[in-house]
Amino acid sequence: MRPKLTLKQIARELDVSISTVSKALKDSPEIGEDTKQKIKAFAKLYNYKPNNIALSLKNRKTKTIGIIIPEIVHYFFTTVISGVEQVANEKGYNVIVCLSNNSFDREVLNLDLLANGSTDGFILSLAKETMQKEDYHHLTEVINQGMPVVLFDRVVDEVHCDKVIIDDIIGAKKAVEHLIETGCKKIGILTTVDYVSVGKLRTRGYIEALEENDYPVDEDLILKIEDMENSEKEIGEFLKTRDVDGLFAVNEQFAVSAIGALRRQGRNVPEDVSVVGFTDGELSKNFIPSLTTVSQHGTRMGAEAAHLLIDKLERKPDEVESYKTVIVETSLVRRESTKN
Amino acid sequence: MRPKLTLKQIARELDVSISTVSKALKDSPEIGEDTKQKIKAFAKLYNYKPNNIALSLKNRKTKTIGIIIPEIVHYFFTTVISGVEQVANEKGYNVIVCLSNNSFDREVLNLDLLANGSTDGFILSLAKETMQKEDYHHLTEVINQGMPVVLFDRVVDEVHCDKVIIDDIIGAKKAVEHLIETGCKKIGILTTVDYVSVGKLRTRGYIEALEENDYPVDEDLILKIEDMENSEKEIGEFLKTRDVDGLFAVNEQFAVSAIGALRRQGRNVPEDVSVVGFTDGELSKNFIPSLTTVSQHGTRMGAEAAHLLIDKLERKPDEVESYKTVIVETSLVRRESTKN
DNA sequence: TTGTACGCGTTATCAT
DNA sequence: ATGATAACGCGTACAA
Repeated sequence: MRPKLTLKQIARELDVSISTVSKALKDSPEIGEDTKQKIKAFAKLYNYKPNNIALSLKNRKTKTIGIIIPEIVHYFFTTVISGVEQVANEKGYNVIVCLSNNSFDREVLNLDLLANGSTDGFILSLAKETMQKEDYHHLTEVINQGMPVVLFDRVVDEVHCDKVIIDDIIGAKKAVEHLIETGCKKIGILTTVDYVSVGKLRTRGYIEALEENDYPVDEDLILKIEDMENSEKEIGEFLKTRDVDGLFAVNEQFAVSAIGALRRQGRNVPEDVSVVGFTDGELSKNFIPSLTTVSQHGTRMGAEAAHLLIDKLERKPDEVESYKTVIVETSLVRRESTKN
Repeated sequence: MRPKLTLKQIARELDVSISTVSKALKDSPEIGEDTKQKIKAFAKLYNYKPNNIALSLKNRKTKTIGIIIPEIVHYFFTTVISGVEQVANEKGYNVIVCLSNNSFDREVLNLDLLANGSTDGFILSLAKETMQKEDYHHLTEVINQGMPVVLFDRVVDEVHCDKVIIDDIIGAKKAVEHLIETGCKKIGILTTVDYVSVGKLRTRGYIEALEENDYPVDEDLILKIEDMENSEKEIGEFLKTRDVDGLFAVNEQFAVSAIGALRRQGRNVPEDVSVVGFTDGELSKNFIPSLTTVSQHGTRMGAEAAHLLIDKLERKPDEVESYKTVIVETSLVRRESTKN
């Protein structure tokens, strides 16, 4: 076992000073050609690589980006990570991923941890619990210390920073309009409780689309699901007594649960009921029937977030402070779960 | 904007020396009670947190674990990450995730990068390209420098380190035996080309199960898929001319593709053909029919890997070197895609 | 009880 | 052309 090589060791080995080695490796003109060659050869031979930690300490930047997300076993978030990673790598940044598990405490913990020197900035989607508590002091604090933060997907007005969101309302409208265009008359929605901002917005889009098309808004066709664990059962119960011919689900999970329930009740998709989901994941693509969905373009969101963050990081601190909100467009992907 | 607080600033502010502050904050008995209180109060007020980078440099350890995986948009890998993260956090470790995108170069790049001070050790699953090239010098080098590495899932004998794998052969046998028990007579397999070790092993399990039950092994019922992009088409073609009543797919994707193809050909699952998959993901659970699969317990694998790594990290370097291979048991999850 | 000095690995500035 | 020194932020052995 041969431990990592440092400048000091090279210097001792070659009987020169540390700074000579440093300069030689950086091809400084100050150093004589012959010693330069000698040092370079030695370094290459023993595969010298500068220590990132020492560089970070010296430069006061780490060239790494911290991502904190509520959960990782979730298609959408993985696509976002993937997008961030791509851009980050291009620009020479590293990515640290931490999970909040939707817990406020873990979000604070991870943020604090990474904020103490480990990262130059954050890309973050709020934990569910954080949004319930409406406590964002950990974020404002980090921002106050001069670390750039980019919020995505689950964002909140109270935190002043760059944001990347999708046009939830417009996306939802696209979905519902598609149902209307393909002939649905009674359109229901499977959504989440209102404190989940995306649920709320998508519900708003649903209502707006109905209103704009002179469809009545029937509260009885709106199911707000609190408990993800029991969503399947709840959806089954709901559908049993609802005579809908169109259904908009605010996520993939709800959509497939609905299709399963409908089928068990002898109703066919899309013949009897058309279903549109939100989030375009593996499930949507491979389900039978494959799901018509509003695609969120997570990769693009991640890429946007990374760009925003890196822009901030590489801008001089004295430049004017301003926060952008980038809206990534959704698009409707038509598949088999709706007619036509 | 108030920049991060350092010991130096506290010292200056309170007109004491840096080390006094340091000691006071660590509750050292050397420091007088009153100054200690004063310093602590100040630190708490302005929310002092020590800089991790400086600590890493000093202690020559980072308390972070690097995970390098081939892709993140993949249910299995996310469960592994989740498992690693849980254990790591319990033990006070951080997790950095990097992606190789199945590229050898990116794997080497990320490994080198993280190896230079950013992490104390690695948990890694080999990129497909790396296994094709059979070039593992980057790993052996890192190991030689004294950094512990734990390989999981896609492992290889050539690299000497701890490993976490599943009993692919036994898992595959469980799947095939289940098909046999439920009355299947002609059992096919949808697998990958042999250089993907898991594909190879699962194929072996399939063959062993058949042989042990005195079923003939018919090469014509074995489909080795190279190109994941076109797997759907390939599987359709294959099934068109194969009169099987049981099918073992080495992953979720192949399983659902097969079911889709069968259905299009007018064959029902499980009435005409029973299908068993491998890897228990969202798709398996939610598909209709839901998939009988061999569950890989990714979370447990991640947890095991993290334990192995942290054990190595916290052991004294002079202790005997030995490498363990932990085999995480698979289990068959019976659902609707097989009979009974 | 408090402060000084040193080292972690690196680079930049200033001497020689 | 080469080397010594300081600094990044922290902890600690040792000196005062």
